[in-house]
Amino acid sequence: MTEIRQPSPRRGTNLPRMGDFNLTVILDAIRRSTAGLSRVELAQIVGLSPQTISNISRRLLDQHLIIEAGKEGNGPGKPRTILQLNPSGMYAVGVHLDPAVTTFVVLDLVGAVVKHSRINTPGGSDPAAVIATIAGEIKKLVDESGVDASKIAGLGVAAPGPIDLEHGTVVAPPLLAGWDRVPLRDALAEATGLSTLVDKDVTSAAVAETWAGGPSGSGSFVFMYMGTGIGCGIVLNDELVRGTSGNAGEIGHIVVDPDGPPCDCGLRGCVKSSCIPQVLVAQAVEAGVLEHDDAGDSGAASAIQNSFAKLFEAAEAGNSTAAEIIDRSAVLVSRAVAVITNTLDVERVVFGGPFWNLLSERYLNRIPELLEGSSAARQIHGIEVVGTGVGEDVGAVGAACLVLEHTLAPRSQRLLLEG
Amino acid sequence: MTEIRQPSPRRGTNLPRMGDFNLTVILDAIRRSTAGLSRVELAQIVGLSPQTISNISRRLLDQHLIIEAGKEGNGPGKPRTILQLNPSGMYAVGVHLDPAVTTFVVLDLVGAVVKHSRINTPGGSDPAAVIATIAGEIKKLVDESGVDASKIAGLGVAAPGPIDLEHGTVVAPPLLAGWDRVPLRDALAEATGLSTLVDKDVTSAAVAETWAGGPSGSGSFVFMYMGTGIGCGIVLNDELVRGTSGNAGEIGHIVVDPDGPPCDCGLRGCVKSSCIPQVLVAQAVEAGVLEHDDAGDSGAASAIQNSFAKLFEAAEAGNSTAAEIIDRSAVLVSRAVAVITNTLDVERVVFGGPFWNLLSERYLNRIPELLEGSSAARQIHGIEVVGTGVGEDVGAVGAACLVLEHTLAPRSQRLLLEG
DNA sequence: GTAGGGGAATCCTTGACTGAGATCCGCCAG
DNA sequence: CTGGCGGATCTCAGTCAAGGATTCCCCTAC
Repeated sequence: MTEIRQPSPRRGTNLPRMGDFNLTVILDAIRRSTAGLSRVELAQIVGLSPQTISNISRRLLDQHLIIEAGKEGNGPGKPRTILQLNPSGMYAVGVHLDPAVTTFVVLDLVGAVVKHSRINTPGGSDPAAVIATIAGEIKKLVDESGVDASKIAGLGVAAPGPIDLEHGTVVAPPLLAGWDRVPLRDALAEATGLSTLVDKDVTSAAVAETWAGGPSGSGSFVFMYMGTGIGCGIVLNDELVRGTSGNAGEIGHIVVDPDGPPCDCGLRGCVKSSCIPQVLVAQAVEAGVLEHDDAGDSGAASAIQNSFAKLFEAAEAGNSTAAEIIDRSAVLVSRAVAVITNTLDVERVVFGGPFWNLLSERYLNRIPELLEGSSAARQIHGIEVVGTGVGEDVGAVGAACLVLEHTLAPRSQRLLLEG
Repeated sequence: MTEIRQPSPRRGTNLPRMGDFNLTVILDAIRRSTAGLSRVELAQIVGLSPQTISNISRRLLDQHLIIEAGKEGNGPGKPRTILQLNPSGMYAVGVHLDPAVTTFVVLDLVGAVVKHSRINTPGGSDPAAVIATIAGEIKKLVDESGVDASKIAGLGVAAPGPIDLEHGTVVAPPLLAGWDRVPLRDALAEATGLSTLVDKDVTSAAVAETWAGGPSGSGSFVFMYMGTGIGCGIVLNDELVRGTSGNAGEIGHIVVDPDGPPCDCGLRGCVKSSCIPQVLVAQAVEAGVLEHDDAGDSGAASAIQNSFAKLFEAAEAGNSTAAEIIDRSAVLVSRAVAVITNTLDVERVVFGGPFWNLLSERYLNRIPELLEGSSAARQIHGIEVVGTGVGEDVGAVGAACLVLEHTLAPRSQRLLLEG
């Protein structure tokens, strides 16, 4: 399709934008430091003058986003006052809308989970009812958490793709019948009264890493989301890559095994058809490692999870066939990762997602070496491979982080004037 | 390899940066308009006040980067004075260092070629001698072009990858013996006295598209460089993606044909082993479409080019086997493109490079449809597929555009304070 | 001549930068 | 134990520079 798209012109910037941006830069520096920073250290790090740091610090203190947390003086002279994030300065609500379970979290400013809950995603094909249920659960969660409602910056929703970022809709997700182009963002915003953001689950996970993942969440990296499917979130130079419509990170049809099983796309050995949990479980059943009990049927998410866990137990117990299936999947996944890292030349790959706990040990043993071997830039720099520190609620945590990121992260977009 | 990389902290911004940035924004808006813009139009487009536009216009006029080009008044009132780029306001020199030929261009501010020349890349394994030859050729070219030396902003060099952007070196290019980690940037800067930038050839081509490619060079797109190999340049939201070390765009080992020939990476049917010109020519020879004359031997670049052209002549003349080989390569290339566009969710794919002239008709007939079918976001937006307007010198033109882009493009990086 | 739009001069606001002063603490001598 | 000294941190005024708002002048069409 060759449609005409009028170029969205570059916008200028002005003083207030600059001030706001510098504020977020300083907040970001404090956030990324483990134990807080003094004003002098901040001046060195962000390159602004000490006075500017002082002024902005005051604004941040007034907004209760940071606090003065003691002093640190080892030498002579006035000790430095340490500035730290005030965890209770702001909160965000996150919802991970998954076909099987819907997870809710309330996050504080440092990215810690204040309260979380989980419900089975209501079935049926009536999105309006589901949205009402979700809104009710959010209200309940916020009430129980005891958080001051005025300090809640907003609501983030992580949904399975594809989505339409501009309109805040989910577009025909495979496992949610009747959800074609439901205006999820606007409906939830109205039902909860919170300003709402919708994004893809894998994108949200990557944002969780930048916000709550520590040092591995900075710079340029790819977040490999190991869930029911495999997707990735992309962060380049500390800024998220969402794509034109918010659908970046669709890697399910990268061919990783020329000898693999046929895929619905017409090729063979795609990621989607050769290394997602459902396929590995099926392989295990066929090889006789797992019973053909509840695993093979409709493929309910929890059943897959159970069978997948059993596969790893078998491998742990010494079943070499099970180990082989898993290790082979590591090889395949590493090939997909290599395609992405070679295309984008990132410095790090972060693994995470609901199934990562099971995979981590074996994958981290094998993938770094495999990746090194197929990296186009291996003569210039290595590629760090790590597992995320954010736990299994990464989808919902990431959803809440969408709000924090949108409100407080130093995005260069923030500098530009709006249309 | 899991190395520790200290996070490069976010920097703040200040007033002078802001002023410079707004200047580049305005210049960019004028550049992207086909027939120039008035101050009032500029104010609407970039969002700044008319007075700021006026002030910045004055600065640009003082620097002779823009000129007032007549008036336009159809209704009542004072007619608008049209501001246009002054082509002779700035120049840049570009060199495309290819294993076979080295191309030189002098570019003016609008991206038009003022003067160009071409030499066979000196053989032998003495980079110093080659660099001296190049520097001499640059000097000659600049002299002959009659351009005021003080108006030359710098020298851009497009080199085959991999490169080390930080050090400005080329790292072991496959076809340039003895060129391991040669400090190309510094050597040429010293030899010519010009401030010098080095980048990958495919990246340069993408920059050429943003600077001289018209409307198809804006927004987010992937530039598919069809040369001796196939690589891509990536532009997201009007900013180039270079990657950590400048090596983004290595897509040679994306598997596009599970039934394809084995590749040195251990898989089968990679881009590199199934759809580059050399492979298509070999297929044609095997199928009896082409003679096994000079094509099959050492694979000299010019020989490949000749044979490749003959293949297209045959197809044009009605040889169905030749047409099949070419059309099949379009299918394979479209698969690689689909992997990239699904990963990055861009709005456009731009094809170009030395072999594009031959490919364009058949590829443009087939690839849009193929891509549409395998696009993950096809329900949200289509993907524009176009050929570049920049001609066969795209490597050298892009190299020169590297300088213009670095000097004049509104990169958000420009706003941030330096370390 | 009048109306209406474009462009420039002037003043204002705001943000960061510069230099001087106040604050705080450890150290050392009496 | 106490008070002065020194060093580093932080803050207070003043300056600079950029964009914003208002006003005025100029130009053209009717």
